[in-house]
Amino acid sequence: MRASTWVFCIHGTLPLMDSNSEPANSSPVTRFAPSPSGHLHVGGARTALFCWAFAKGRGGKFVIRIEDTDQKRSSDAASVGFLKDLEWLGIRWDEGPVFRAPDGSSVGGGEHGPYFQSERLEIYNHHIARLIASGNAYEAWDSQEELEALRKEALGRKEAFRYRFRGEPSAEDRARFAAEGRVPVVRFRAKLAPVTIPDEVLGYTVLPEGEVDDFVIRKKDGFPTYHFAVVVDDELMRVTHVFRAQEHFTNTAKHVLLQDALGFRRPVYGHLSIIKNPDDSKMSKRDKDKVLRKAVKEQGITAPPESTVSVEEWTAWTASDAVQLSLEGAIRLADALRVQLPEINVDDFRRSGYLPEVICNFLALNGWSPGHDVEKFDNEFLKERFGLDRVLKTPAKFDRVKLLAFNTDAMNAMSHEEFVARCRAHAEAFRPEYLARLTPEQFARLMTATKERSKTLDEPFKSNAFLLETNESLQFKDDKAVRKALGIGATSEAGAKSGLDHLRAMRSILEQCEWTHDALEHAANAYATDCAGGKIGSVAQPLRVAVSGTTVSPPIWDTLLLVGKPGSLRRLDRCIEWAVALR
RNA sequence: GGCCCCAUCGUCUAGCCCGGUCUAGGACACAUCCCUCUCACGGAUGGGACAGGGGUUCAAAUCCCCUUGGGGUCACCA
Repeated sequence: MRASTWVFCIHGTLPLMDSNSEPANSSPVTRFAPSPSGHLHVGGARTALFCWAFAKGRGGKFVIRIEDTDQKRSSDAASVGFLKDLEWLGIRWDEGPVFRAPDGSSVGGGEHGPYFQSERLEIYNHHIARLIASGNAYEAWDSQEELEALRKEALGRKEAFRYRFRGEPSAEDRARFAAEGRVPVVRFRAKLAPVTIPDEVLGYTVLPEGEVDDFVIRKKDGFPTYHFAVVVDDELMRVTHVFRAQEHFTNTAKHVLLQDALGFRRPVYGHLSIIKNPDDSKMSKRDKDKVLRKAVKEQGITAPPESTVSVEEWTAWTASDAVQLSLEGAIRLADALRVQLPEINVDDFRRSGYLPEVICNFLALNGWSPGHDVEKFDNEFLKERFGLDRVLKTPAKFDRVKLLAFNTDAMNAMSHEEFVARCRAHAEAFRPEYLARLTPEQFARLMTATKERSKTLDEPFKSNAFLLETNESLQFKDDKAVRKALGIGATSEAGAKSGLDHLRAMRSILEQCEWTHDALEHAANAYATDCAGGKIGSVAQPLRVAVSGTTVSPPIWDTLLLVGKPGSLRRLDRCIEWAVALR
């Protein structure tokens, strides 16, 4: 009878609804079940990695399911953008949304779909009907206001609010609800008994009787709540092991109760600790906004800087802390404000030039370790060794400095060919301007000049922005180090040549010099021996300032080759001019 | 606040389950030195932790209890 009030109806019996028709399978099935998102958070990445490693190391399957039962959250095309991040990390799924990988192969699919919960409503309704029929669930008509009042009352008694069955509505009530256009939710009638939360990481713990209330399993809009959908889908998708964030630990009691009422099997649970920021706060997407808000405040900025974000976006953003800037806008604003956005999502780290294998390695080390002081390993190793018995219960702080060190080691271990290939791929994706500006010879030179000092794939580009400047647009940085190199403002010892003097002298030497690494080095060394007391540094540094604008660049001979002879001479002239005007 | 979970160098962690082999090991970071045309890389050396208090025991980082601190949860979010 109440079925008539349902928003969604059952159309026959789906084969998927038979859950116990298959013999127990010994190989495990794990799943990663995020809500829709365009970006994969590092915490989520670690959960996915562990799920993947556990299943794949035991001949099982790894499933991805999209938990999009909240209609308020957008579910546009970008909703599964995070899939590309998973694929990039080397985490591939056996079942789930279909995804075309860059290499042309296809990931996903499977016979237990659909893998979007929003497409599974009739399945959920079928099982909700079973629960109602067996007396394990009921419709509840309370309005938000009524619930709020109840909650306040409980708060007044200093108690946590627990919803309990409030009796069948009378005929008059029912008529009034209908007149008001009220739509009921469905609540689960929680068994009044202690509930054991099974957890292979934290250990089994008993929740006292009454802790679990009659929670909602179907919302007013006809969508199931997370608790209900997750239990049904884990059963139907044959999930044997559930590894998820620790915030779900207490929720597990609800899931266990639901499984019992539904006659479902119980997967093995393992709750993973959260990953925190160095300052102990929870790592979140908001962290980027926080950095920007702080910078805006500190710099006293009251209007959006040119070509960063629109006035509308700016106004909305400054008006409320709850509003977050678009990723693109945030990046442009950070550039304008000269602040570094913290990397939070997997694609942030990708953009910064981190290696996917290093991210996986490092992520795995946050909350798990293979023991025996081993800490460098790949996903194959993880797959072989990963087990719940060595998962840590304590939350880890995400240490970007150590991540960088790991990345540096991996970069150093690369062959030159691999380094070039991966840097090129990185540039194609994130630094196209370098590819456009540099000739193949220059690019090759940049690679040899930067390989041993690069900590990330982005470093050859990020650290050498002077290559993008024209000979006329290059700005010389006026700071202490530059002044020291050129001898500006310093009282030099009697007879000693300043950096500027060396620059003038080198100008004519370089003009005569063959533009090769060896010839340049010989010419400069000869000059340094004669005129700089053999100190090549006092010649190289002024040259570096002249061609790169700062005191930091790749080895000076490589830098000169990179800039080229005409360019170098022109930059020298401009630098001399600039320095003379400064003193 | 109720309920639940957790606790080793600054950080990630090994050791803890099965007490002695731990004057607690590794890695990152830090400090000093070496290398050096800048920045890096690299090499050497060094400081640095069992949250506190009670037990149990011949013996406790390891087992038990309390305190303190941290986290999670208490939604028609997931």
